[in-house]
Amino acid sequence: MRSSQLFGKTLRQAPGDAETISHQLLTRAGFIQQIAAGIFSLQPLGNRSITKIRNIIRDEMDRAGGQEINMPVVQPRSLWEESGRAETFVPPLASFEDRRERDMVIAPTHEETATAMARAGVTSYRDLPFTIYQIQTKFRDETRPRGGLLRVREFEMKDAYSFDADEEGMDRSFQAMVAAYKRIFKRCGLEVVMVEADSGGIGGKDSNEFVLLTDSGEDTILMSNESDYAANVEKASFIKKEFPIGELGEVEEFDTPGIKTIDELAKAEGVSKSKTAKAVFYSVDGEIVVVTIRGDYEVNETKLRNVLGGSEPRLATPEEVKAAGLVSGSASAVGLTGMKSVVDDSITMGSNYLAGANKEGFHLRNVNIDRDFKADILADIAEAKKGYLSPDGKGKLVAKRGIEVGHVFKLGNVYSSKMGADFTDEDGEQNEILMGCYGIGVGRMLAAAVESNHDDFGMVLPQAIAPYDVYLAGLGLDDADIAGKAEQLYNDLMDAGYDVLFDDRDAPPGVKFKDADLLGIPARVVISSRSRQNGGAEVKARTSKDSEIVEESNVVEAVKKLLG
RNA sequence: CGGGGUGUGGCGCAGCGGUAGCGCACUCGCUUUGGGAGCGAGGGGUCGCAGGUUCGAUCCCUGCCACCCCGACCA
Repeated sequence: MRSSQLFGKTLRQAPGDAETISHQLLTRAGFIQQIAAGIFSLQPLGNRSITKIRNIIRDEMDRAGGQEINMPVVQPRSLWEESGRAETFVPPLASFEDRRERDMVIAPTHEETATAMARAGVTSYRDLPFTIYQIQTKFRDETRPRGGLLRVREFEMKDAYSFDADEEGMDRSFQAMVAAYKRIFKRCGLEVVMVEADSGGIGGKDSNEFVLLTDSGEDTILMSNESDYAANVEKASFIKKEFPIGELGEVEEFDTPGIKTIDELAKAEGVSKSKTAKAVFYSVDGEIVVVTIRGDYEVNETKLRNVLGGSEPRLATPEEVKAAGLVSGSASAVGLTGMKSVVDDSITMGSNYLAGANKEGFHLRNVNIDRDFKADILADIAEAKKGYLSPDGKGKLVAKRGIEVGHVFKLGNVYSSKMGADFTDEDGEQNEILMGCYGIGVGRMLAAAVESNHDDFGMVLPQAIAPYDVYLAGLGLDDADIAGKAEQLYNDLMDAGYDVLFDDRDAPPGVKFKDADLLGIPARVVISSRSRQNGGAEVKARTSKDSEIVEESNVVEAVKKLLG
């Protein structure tokens, strides 16, 4: 491609509303153009990068035995009523009425459609297993798109769905996808780690996220410093401190004027926060739930949601707390009736806690679970933090930031049971198909790649996803001699199989160098009268400061050495 | 959805009760050619939209819309 013919101009300054570095650079470099909040067009350069990513994904999906299909973006709402997600997926699900007044949705993901496909196409265990995938547009009406391509409303996703007859098969299909994902990210030149994750609105038991670690990421990842344990903070567990359980003391009330917080209470009594039982009140489906956790830990609301069966907990407002007859600052589960009690298992790892007396200005000593208050649900609902012990017993947790670029789920029968996707097994019995689903955000991958690969001058793209391999800058092309040599190099490099962007514009050298850097093309070749005086052309990697002079006939060889 | 901010040529910004300006970009000419060139001459904007106040509104008032950021939520 010749720069003189390339559509899209580079910008010296990024639009004022682009704050994220990838948003700024992708816009300045002419990769993307914003149309509305969270809605973007890809210009030629951006589209080339995306195409390269897409091709790598497709290649690896096929290699892992996936079969490419295509499912509709617009679907009847009834399909979503079958799965129950018409109600639960509400905020991101965009819908409209067609001219016959039928309710339609714009697909934010395709579990329902994929299940419908399997339901129609599978009758026997002989039809299983198989994995289908597509690379296609999704629309999610996010309440808050942000960061350029990082969180958008319309986006391209590779989504795959596996169908198996039994657990072992499902695990095998899952592992095949995990392996494919690892190859995909590696081939794209991205350092992506797999972490345990919460499955959120998709459902199912196990799920893993693929996260590109970068400080600008919006997810927090906790990793062991001694093992390969890694999990999203939403999911991460840890080994809680245990204290010997002595003889249970008598509950006694004592005066605590003005004490409202666990910190104040522990300080006033001269004990560690782990000797206190903290009560937190949540509003869940209109009911107040009391959550008790040891004072040295915090509640993880995602874990809480999961133990509550998926209902969304929200911290109760002061008014709700008051209306329930609770005394904030001196509250506990002791003596409370008529409300659900959730207790973190840390409470069982100690005894004789200080807790609220449910009376203004008073607390209790020697409060113990079971004897003094009950737990309707006893589970791990504590938030892991850096410095805590890794759950595998090896090392401590460290915190990192990352961008989720892929997510894999073991769905099991979540969709097949609701939607009646069955098959007949060897014994003639009807069974539900076991599913997995696997997503990669294609555009987000590009944005994430830029977030983690840039410098003060622009993007530094891995070759696999750069729009071009080589930036060929001809300087002083009004000299027919130079122009001829530049054309020659252009052709030689293309003949060698490289994607070449030939900067043939009538522009000063500085402009060409700046653009080469901004675009992040991995190799740069310069041909000019000066380079020729020095013995040929200059070859330079985007990542290096220095260039190398090579004879014109050796340029392809030198580029090969640089890029492979 | 709560809080905050911003809307003025393609991009970045200034301006201000009297119908708009700067830098970059763009067009033409000449000169230039190793890190976003110089000089000269040009083109391009119903100042987000709608009402209101005023002799007169880009500017003041009201409403709306859009976009960005923080939070809530979310692959």
